[in-house]
Amino acid sequence: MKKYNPSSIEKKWQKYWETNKIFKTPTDVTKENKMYILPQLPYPSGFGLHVGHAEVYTACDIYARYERMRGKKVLQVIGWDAFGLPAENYAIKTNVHPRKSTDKAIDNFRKQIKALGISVDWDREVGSHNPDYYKWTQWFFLLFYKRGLAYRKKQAVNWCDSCKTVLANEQVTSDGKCERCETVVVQREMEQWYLKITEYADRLLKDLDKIDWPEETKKRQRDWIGRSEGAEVKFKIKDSDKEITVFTTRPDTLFGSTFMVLAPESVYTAELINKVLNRSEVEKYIGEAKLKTDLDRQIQKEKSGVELKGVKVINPVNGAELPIYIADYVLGGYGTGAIMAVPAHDERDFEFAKKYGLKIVEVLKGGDILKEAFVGDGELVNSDFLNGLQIKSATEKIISWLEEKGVGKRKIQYKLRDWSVSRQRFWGAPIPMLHNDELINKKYHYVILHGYTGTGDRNGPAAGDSYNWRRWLKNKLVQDGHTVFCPDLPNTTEPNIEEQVEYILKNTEINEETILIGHSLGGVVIYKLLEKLNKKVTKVFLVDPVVRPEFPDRARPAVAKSCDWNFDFNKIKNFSKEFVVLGDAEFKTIFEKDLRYLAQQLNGNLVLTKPAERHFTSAQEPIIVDLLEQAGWMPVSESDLPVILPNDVDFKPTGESPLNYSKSFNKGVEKKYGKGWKREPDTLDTFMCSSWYYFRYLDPKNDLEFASPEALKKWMPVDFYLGGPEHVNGHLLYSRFFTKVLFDAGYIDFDEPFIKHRHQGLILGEDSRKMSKRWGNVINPSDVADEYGADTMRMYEMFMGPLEQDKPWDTNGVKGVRRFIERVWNYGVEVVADKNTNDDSLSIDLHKTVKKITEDLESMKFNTAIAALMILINKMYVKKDGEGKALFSVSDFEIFVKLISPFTPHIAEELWNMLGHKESIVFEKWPEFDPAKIQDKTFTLAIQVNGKLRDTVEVPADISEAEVRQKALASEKIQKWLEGKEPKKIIFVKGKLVSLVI
RNA sequence: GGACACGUGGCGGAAUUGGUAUACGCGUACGUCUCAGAAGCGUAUGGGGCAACCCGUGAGAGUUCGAUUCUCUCCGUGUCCACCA
Repeated sequence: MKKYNPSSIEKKWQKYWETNKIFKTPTDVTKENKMYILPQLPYPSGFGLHVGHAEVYTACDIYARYERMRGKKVLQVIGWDAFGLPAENYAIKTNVHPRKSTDKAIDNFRKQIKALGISVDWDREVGSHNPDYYKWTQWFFLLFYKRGLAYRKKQAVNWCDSCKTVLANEQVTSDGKCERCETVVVQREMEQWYLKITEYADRLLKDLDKIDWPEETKKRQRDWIGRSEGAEVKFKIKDSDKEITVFTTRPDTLFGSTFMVLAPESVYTAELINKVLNRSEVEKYIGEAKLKTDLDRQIQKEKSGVELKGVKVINPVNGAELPIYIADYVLGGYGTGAIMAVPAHDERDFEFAKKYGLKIVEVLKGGDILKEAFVGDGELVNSDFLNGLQIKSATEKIISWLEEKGVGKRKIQYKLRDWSVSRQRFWGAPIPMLHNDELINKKYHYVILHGYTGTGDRNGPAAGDSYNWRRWLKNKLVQDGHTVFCPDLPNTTEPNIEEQVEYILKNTEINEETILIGHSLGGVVIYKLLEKLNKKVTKVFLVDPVVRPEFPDRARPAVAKSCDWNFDFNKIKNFSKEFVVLGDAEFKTIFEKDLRYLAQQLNGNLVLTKPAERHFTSAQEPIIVDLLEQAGWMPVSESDLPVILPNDVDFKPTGESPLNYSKSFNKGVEKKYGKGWKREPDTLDTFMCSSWYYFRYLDPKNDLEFASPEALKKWMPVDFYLGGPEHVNGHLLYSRFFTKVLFDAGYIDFDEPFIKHRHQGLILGEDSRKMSKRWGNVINPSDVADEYGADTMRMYEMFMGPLEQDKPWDTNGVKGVRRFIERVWNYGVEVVADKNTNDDSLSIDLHKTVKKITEDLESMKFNTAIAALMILINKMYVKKDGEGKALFSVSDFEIFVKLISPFTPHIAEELWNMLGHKESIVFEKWPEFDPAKIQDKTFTLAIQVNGKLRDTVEVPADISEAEVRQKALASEKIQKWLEGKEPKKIIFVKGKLVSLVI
């Protein structure tokens, strides 16, 4: 008998598939027949393919091969997430260039994947480290930049002193260590590029409802985004016209607030510090807090803090004077970095109050305050006009009250932070930005102009300095060493623009070093000012500016009369080097056509965003600072992409970006962009590379676009995506973010990239521990494939258990699968030799198996599908009576070969070929089952007495209830249980059982 | 500390609109083949009992004619999050 020899069969068919380009992506594709199957992008590690990789590729491949046979046009590609730290660390150690070691690792991976018979279109392979790929990663960065979604910010960041780089929150372990090298992460102030993912928080949250992902995964993303509803409340600082804004989810407990706590990083500290009596003590505490890592600031540690002596805030509801503390249990990055403490109803505040002997006022009655009712659902007491209300109605009432009095408002807060994408490393895509240090460090004279204040609008600038971002911005600018003129203009209720311009000219000097900022009608003041001045300024920054007198609020006739409105923008545009128009992307106050018209007339940059508050009237509008801080920065022009990663660098990490040491990196930059301009030396987080790779697979050689609109339309979104659960709050969130930005920019017509997503489980070592060199339990998939065959390797991994579950490796299990495959082989050889055999009795079982396997493949239950195949083969051997073995007819055996082909494609091709077929089995039609054939003529009826099985009897399939009843009562065993009694009740389940109740 | 998931033979696991628990594979035992072993093949295999039968899906309770499946409490394991006001 011909012996099963996997290594020769497998090599033969792999070669056949490759030379005939069997898995070339089809072109005759429609929305209905397309099937985009995506295995997660691997990092090509120097250690080669892992059994976990094999699991992902095999599962996707089985699905892909099945869908092909169902007539679907399948797109399946593999690429490489090739940038990243391990290659660079290896370079530091060995001085081998990362490109060299990475390409070598890729060659190895590719070979290993091919040896598993994975059916991908290798002509579309991409690597994120290739310039024709990272050109588009850089293009994406510029797209974000253009849309106001990329900005620089100085912030305390997670810093790994061993890797000498910044880490994203997702890359820091729960005990505050670097994910890669386990060094304790410290906080360090650095200026970084950020992507404004927070602007998409609500959509990232809401759209989870429309995708087919594991529920747990969606929940984890929801928690990560962390939406909470509450209110912002403004507390006036005593003996000052300034205030502190806090965020709270429990405004109903406002009467119980007895002190205020600021985060050590709080921006308010700077404003207060001059008045503080114990300044040195406070500064010492802040200094110490800054040194602490998140690890040190974790819970269960005792609360610590320091009072700002000599300053108080006033509780807006009852005028109570509250002390202010700085404590590191309040986080600087969440909310406003300040809280109102309600010790009676918040565990943390309670702990703090107890330690520092602070007042505790109970405002919620019901239950034991200190144990149960931190949250509780009691009714309000000690709360004046809220007394007697339940939490929910009290919350509504207090928010209305706050809004009416202009001391607070409803607010939705997210936990999600913006995404830091700068890395001080070499092996990544260079950030396509240029900077000019002279311009960055240059000090300017800022003139900040408010708008119309005539309606008494509490949220408008009417309240003078208090209510919008002007004062906040002024403080920041002054801190940075600029000079600022931020006047309350005369006659703001009946504005006369000419008069206001005169006032400005009289009170400050405007020249080439001036930056003009105008909000709303302040924009009009600027137009007039520039006309009158007839001089150039550095920059004009217009925030939701009024363009025409028919300002939407018709109740403001004063606006129309404020000036003549005959502006010659064509002339005005010459009076500034740069114009920026910032508008509300929802055009709630200033219309889209006006903003676009203005930006176009002034040849300015239009940035649309979601303001913190309608018409940019919030006390803090971070986008304004973000945009201003971009002075001295300029994007590389698109036609100059890619910014090539140079070769002449020293890899040694110094904390500075290695690209700073390249001589060639900045070659020609000044010539092209002007004196003083240099390239940004940082590289992009590799998560940016992997956030859009599934688009590139569609059109990998396109040099003009990241992918053509036709290709995008044809193939996206991804129909099935398989990847690890570790990427839930990183890669998967970022990919959704990228897709939504592309959607908003009009490149695509869908806003979720992955329709159906599943996770694979972890494959553990034979000792049930995670595979690791440390335990010596690592299984190399290529070794297994070499010893037992790729078909065995594939089928075993799928047979181990459910795809999404963690499961330990078992070499004996591998042998069992190999035994099964050998039986299939031997059986096939017999069928081929004895073509006359025709045993119809197997047909029923075969058709049942077709049904079972089709259903299991649809729901990715590969383990039970394989069990069904085993059962079928076993049946054939059981049929053996005497010497004769039951054999399928040739046509039935062909069906069987089709059924196993997605799992074990090589042996399937070989058997198919032995059966006389010249064409590959890959595009054969998937077998259909005949529902009539699988209809059993009889079934085993279970007879229960009081729910317990007492007898079974073989009965016709279409047996009636009356007959069943008769059969049941006739059974000897049952009669014994009935003891002559009549059953009280008889329950009949069709096709299954009958249950007698006595 | 919180959220979620999970808990079935010696092991990986099957079975849920509530309906014959342990499919399939591994392991084990015995048999067959062999000079012998390995491999292969065959039979058996949840526990107790000679048997009728009884007990069994982490523990306890509940709903039901009937619960691995639904509800509650508890125990254990795993994963993720971690002072988010």
